[in-house]
Amino acid sequence: MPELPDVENFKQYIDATSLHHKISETEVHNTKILKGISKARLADTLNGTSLESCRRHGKYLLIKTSGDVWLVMHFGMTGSLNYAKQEKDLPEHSRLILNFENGSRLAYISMRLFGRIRVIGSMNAFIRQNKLGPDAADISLEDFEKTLHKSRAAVKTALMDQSRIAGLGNLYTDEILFEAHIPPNQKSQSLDAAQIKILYQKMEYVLKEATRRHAVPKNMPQTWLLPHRERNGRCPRCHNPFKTAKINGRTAYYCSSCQQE
DNA sequence: CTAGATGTTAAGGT
DNA sequence: CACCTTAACATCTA
Repeated sequence: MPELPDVENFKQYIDATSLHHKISETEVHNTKILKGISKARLADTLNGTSLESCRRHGKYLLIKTSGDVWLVMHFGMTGSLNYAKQEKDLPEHSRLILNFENGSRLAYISMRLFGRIRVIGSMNAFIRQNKLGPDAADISLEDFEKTLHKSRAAVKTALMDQSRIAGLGNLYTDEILFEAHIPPNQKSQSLDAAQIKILYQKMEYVLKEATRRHAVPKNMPQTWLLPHRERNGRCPRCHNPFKTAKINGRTAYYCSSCQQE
């Protein structure tokens, strides 16, 4: 799941459910998800504090605690959150559970254990240290153009490079390029100003609409690529079968007739 | 049964 | 240095 629209939904979910409850107990069911902190230290850090506010940068969720540190979550390829008021059954693969004093709890779920949780002191330092570029939902057209023209790689590769632009992954770059009628393997540098502008506008549109639709690919408009992004899927515009290509180590889906240089 | 899956990181090569 | 490919991670599903 977790590209920018998914993580933005997680942010809204935390805001709606989990702020300002005192944490009574922190459970870690698999320490593989912890980065740079032990189970015991994490519990020490969180117990007795509460989550106060929540921000997102790229695919990272950063939650400020009353203990004046940030709890940082990354969701890997399969990750989500689940909040429940009562003693409900924990979802499969719950790896971190924050139990709140009021009886509710927040579970961090990571099936494949690719997600990571850490504690940091400063959000800006974290972004710097991890070399994250500006957030895709926040970058200016000028910076967008600059960063794409600096890259000699394919435009899909440049868009997915978290140090250039943070938040786009394999699925949404496919969608954005489809909407912009640009083939994924076109060189980023070769895009002219008009194409860059269209790409930028499509990026804004796709991210906003996908977030609004809760980041479920199958629930995106039927005119989009995503609901048809599967083997034997066909372009909703021209009905040609989608092509695939390995770009940046990932499978790109695109329409060779609608997306041409 | 096998291959591939929304992500990141490391290693090695051009 | 910029970029590419491959592999690894752990688990599930088509």
